[in-house]
Amino acid sequence: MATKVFIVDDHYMVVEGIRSLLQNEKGIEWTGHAMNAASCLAFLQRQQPDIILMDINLPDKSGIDLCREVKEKYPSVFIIGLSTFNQQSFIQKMMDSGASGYVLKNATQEELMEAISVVIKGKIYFSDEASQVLTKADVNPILLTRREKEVLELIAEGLTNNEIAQKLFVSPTTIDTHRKNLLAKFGVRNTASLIRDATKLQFI
Amino acid sequence: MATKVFIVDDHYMVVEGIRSLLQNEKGIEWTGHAMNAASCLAFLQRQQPDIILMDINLPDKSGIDLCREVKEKYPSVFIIGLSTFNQQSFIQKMMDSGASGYVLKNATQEELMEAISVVIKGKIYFSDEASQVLTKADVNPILLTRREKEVLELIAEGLTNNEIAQKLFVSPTTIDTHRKNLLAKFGVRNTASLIRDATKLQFI
DNA sequence: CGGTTTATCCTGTTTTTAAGGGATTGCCGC
DNA sequence: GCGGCAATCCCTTAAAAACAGGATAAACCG
Repeated sequence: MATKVFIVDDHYMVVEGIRSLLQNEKGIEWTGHAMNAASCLAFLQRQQPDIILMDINLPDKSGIDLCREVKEKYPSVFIIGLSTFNQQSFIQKMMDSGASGYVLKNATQEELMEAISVVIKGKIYFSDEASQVLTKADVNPILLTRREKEVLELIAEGLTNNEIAQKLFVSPTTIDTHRKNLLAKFGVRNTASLIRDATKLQFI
Repeated sequence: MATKVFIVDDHYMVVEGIRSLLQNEKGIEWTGHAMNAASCLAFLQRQQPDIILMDINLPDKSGIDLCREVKEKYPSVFIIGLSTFNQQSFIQKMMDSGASGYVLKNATQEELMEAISVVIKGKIYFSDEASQVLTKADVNPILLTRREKEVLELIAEGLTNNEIAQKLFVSPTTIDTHRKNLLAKFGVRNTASLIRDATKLQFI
């Protein structure tokens, strides 16, 4: 029985590229594509593919959220993340949300086919580059607590410690401590480079 | 005579997508593709296509730089920018570097064909979305002076006013004024949101 | 030429952060 | 039950940045 594959990606050229890569494969049945999260969910109500290739950047919702939602409603559908970015936190979040694999958009036909065949067996697949990124990331991961992330975002919004404290119903000194810890975790000296690094590492 | 088209993009799936979109078009001759700037330049030494579809994000060099270089050496080759981002400054820089058009990767086959046929005549083509972005950007452009950009980058590096002043051989109060002007131009209250907005708008 | 922009510099005051030092509570896993 | 971590809170001092309201010389441009 052929493996039913569905694509969610807002870039027409990528959809065409994948279709062209898969069209001559015998074990693959192309069931269609969606350009956004909403039409993906609508499609799933009618029929479920075996595998969804899912972009991380969608116009209406992040692929990470869509991934979680799909896995909740249809646990038997396997999801392979698809992205141009080989960014540690993205890959990690995608896997945390229930994805079974991750492939970069510069993958070859062979890699894509291998990913599909591995994932359909219930195993996990990483593209070489993605796993390189992950292992590199493990050497020096910046792990923030929920509260720290919250504070970090409010700092980026331009709020002062006092304003953040009011918003979160805590003392300004608490925010000061969180700030202190954020600077330490990122290994920077001040807010400017904190925000810059946090942005580059996709925390904001 | 068929229009010779060449692609520069490091994402295999996108290359495949474009190839598949163009392969049945009679007026188009696919002359090949490159995954990076270096092999693009190597190809051009042997033969010149009529049109290059060029990604903005390449592994070894930015598409903007490659665009400039190609136009210097081979002025008769038309270049169409290709990107997932519809980011004002990217589009602007690409056009400033000699590109004749700009197409987003979610373009349809029709759009792509229209872009090629318009550009080959020596005219300029913008995809609908790209031109929307440009006109929107014109309403509220943030124009920084050379000095302001310089200071902005040093702020993002985490330097204090005094350190920046030393580095640029000016008074700390001068840096303070530049900072004041940067905050005003971005319409923000402090460094944190300055860096955040500057990053989002690709100034850093 | 004359206006505009750019870059430079100044004197203040007030607010906000950074950097040190601690302390307490509650929760989780071993 | 104990160690570790997360989250909370406090103090002090010095540095840095924001805010206000200026001025001047040079370069750029129509």
